[in-house]
Amino acid sequence: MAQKVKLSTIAETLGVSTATVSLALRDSPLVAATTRDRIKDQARALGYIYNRRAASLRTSRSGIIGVVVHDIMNPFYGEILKAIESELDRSQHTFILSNHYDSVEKQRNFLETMLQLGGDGIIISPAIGTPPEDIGLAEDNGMPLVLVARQIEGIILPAYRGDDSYGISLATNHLISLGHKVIAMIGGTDQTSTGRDRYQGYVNALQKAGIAVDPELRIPGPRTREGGFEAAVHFLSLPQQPTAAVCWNDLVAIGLMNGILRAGLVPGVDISVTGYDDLEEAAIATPALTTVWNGQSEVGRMAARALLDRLAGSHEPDGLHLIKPEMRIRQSTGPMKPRK
Amino acid sequence: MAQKVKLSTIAETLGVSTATVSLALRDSPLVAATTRDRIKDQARALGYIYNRRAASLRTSRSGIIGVVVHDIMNPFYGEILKAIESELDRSQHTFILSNHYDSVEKQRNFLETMLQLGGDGIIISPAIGTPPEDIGLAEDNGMPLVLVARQIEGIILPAYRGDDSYGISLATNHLISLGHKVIAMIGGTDQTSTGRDRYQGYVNALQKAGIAVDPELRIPGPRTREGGFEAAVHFLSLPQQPTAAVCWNDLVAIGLMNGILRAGLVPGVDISVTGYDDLEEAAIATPALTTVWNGQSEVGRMAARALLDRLAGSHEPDGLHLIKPEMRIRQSTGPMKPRK
DNA sequence: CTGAAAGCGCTTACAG
DNA sequence: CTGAAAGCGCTTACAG
Repeated sequence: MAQKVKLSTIAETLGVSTATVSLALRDSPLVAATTRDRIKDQARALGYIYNRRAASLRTSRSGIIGVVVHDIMNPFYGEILKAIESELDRSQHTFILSNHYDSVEKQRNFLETMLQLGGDGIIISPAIGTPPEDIGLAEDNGMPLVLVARQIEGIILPAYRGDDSYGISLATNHLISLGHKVIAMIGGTDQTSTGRDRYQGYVNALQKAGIAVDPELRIPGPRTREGGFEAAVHFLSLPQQPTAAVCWNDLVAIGLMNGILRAGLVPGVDISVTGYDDLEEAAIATPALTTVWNGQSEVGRMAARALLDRLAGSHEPDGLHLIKPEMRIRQSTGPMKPRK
Repeated sequence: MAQKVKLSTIAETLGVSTATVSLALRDSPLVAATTRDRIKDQARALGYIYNRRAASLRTSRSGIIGVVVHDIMNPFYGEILKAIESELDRSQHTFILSNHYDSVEKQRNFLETMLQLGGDGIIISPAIGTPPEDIGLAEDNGMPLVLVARQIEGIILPAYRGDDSYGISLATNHLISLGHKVIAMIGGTDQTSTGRDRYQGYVNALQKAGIAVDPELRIPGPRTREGGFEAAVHFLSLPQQPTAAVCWNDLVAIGLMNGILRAGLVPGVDISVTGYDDLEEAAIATPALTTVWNGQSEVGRMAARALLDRLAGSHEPDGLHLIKPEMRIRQSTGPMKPRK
């Protein structure tokens, strides 16, 4: 590889100053058009590579935006990330992605790396148990933050997510309207704000319909296909014999349906199942999954937009922005049929 | 936010030089233990944040490794990425992830960004149609590259992937051994080396068994659940009435099985289906998917390892490293049963 | 074991 | 419209 080409190389070969080259490459109107073109041609001819580290050291803007979520392999986050990516792409930002797998330490490492790299901002779906100090560290160093999908108690920041309590009550009400009375809630945890909100939405809907809430019908567990699949045995052996299940999300619902099928029962006929999120695969599951649209693409798009606006100087009011979920009725739910 | 704390702040408040602070923070044996401890305590007390841009400008090492694949939402790449992540994590590297969605332009943008940021290396699963010049640009600027999952014609670089031809022939032979004679191949493209290898493996297996190859039985298409789902109609209406399908990957197989179920047929009984990759969800599909383990975690781990070794100075020979695929027989395949 | 000084490659007032 | 000079915050020979 030849000698490294830098601004000064272009400046010297052309007999102009580095200041002029710098301005010309960024299309400054301060540089005459003919000078600018000569400079740009030369930059191309020499194979010049702009050194963003040097520029960023000088300007203290890096063009880097960090995004950290629980697990990018979960399509729920995947759909959010896709929306963030397309929004950041068009504004020339580089984004650095990371999973925290709900490890507060891994998340802290990420936040520190972003500070060290001089990131312009962070979009975060915080790990369970995130201490407010970790967020404080980022804020004290002037790092703008936007929350997606989850919140942190006692922290005021712009936050974008679905209205979980309302969304789950939609699913629960749908099952109640089909005549179901023994309705289990499968998967997830009550350790997050999301978890508490979802459980509350389920409880509210039951109570409003005059159905007693039985804590044994709450089966927490991993928020994955495997989690739903493995919950099936427990679910099918509950003494109260539920005829329907409200699942934490589509993955759990798809896993549960597979488990139900393996046991020789037919989801949507023998047992009604609802999902949550309306992932792309919900519509092509068998049976097609009745679920609740949770606005992933909206969440991602709006969060990215909010961060970019803030970087551009506008100061939106902080606070929670709730996306209104919507019911998507398909074939995995049907009229109540008593279990034999 | 208070005045920015830098190396010189620590140096001044302690009455030592920045050189000493710099060395102390990096645990250099050149600094006396007591001095080192005083400096580290002070750094902590002041809330010092190491500026990696400045350090990297000076050392021309950034600790950043770029990873670009077709689509991180595809669990095949997800499993590779997970392995890369855990390998890079332990060596204190930051990784920047990107999708190219098979857009050569988006991929070129990513490569350029990595050059501008002074990335230490790149792991890439190249976009279809990647021109050798794009790779050359990175190489000319001294950027180490490692390929995963795909190759580029005429480019010699370390590459890690499964042996596609062999793997698909395993699946095809399995179906042949069950008595199937009309076997379709569903999904994917023949525009990649992977695609050509897989088709070749299928053709080889058929020919070795004395079965004529019928091009109509090749139904290319998207490598997604949706792709498989939508191919079901075409597949079921083929005039030759195939009794089995070799699918491009597990996603296509799962989609195809759903489509077959919707048509009232039972995968594994009426029609045998094989996947490819052995994703986590293959085992819990209904029926559980017979597939070929494609070593994603091995590919990711080895590629990351190779890059890190190279950064550490060792010079492994370039070239292709093939992972040997293995058959995983489950319930989605069974003895041939003529279609009525 | 510690310090003074140069330099990584940009951008930004400032002067002309 | 263009140039000379300082400085962003580190690290690295070099000297002592």
